[in-house]
Amino acid sequence: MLPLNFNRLVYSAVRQIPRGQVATYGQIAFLIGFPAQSRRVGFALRNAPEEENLPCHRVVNSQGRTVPGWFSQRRLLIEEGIPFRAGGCVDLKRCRWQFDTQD
DNA sequence: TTCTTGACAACAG
DNA sequence: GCTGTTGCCAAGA
Repeated sequence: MLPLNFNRLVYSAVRQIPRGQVATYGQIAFLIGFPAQSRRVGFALRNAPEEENLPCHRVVNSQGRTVPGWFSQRRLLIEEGIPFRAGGCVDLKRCRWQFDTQD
């Protein structure tokens, strides 16, 4: 069972994403201690209130794709300096948030 | 209680 | 590079 503050953990992690970088749902889930809860992360962000000041636009899926139906996200990322590739996916290879030893 | 769904991830072709 | 399938886990109908 997930703790009631699961969402809060997600918010905490997302808020720590540095400007100019992006994180995947899996990364967030792993960071807060629930590597298998990547889907919960997406659900939490969907419910995330704007008052939390969450840079949820910096969160993309493992393929570097943006949220379906949320076109503003792409523009927001571009304004932050996130390089986009043709097709509308972010260049994860260069912008992935490296909060820990990556490789 | 069972079945379906989801802002996903990993793997195969 | 992209699409399709499978697995994960909790919420909702």
